Amino acid sequence: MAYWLMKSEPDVFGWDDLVAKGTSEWDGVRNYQARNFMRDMKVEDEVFFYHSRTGLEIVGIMEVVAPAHPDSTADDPKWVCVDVRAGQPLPRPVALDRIKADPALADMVLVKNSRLSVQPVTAAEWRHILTLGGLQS
DNA sequence: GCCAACGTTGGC
DNA sequence: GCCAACGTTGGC
Repeated sequence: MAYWLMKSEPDVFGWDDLVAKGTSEWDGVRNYQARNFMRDMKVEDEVFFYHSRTGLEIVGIMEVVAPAHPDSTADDPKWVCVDVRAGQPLPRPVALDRIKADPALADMVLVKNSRLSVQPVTAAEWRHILTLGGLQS
C-alpha cells in the first residue's frame, strides 16, 4: 500500500465538502506529473487531504476507492482521476509551517515542489504526520 | 491581490 | 529543438 497527498482549495472543494459527499471523483487535475501519480494509485491507498491557498494544512485522510479512470470534467480522455472516500479527520491539522520546521519532513514534496497538487508521501513521513496530527500515539 | 516558480504552447 | 510568451498554481 502506498501513501499520497492531494491538494484542494477549500473555497472550491474542501474537506467538509468531501465529508458531505462521502465519495467523490478527484477531478480537475490537468498536470501530467500529478496525473501520472494518480495512475499509480491503487484501491485502498491512503491520501492526505491538504488545504491549499487558504488553510495551508493537512486536515484529514482519504482512501482511494476506484483506480484512475477518465475525468468526467475533461474534454480530453488523457486526463484521468481516481475516486476517494473521506476517512478520519486529523484531530490536530498539521500546518505547512509545522512541516517546514520539522527536519524529518524537510524532504517532503510539499516543501520541495509546492506547485504539485498530487504527490507521493513516504511511509516515514506518513507516520510522522499522523503523530503530529493526533491520530497515532 | 501579488508575483515567483513552474509548465505548456507555438513561432521560427 | 529552442525559447519567448503565456497561463496556472499556491505561498505570502
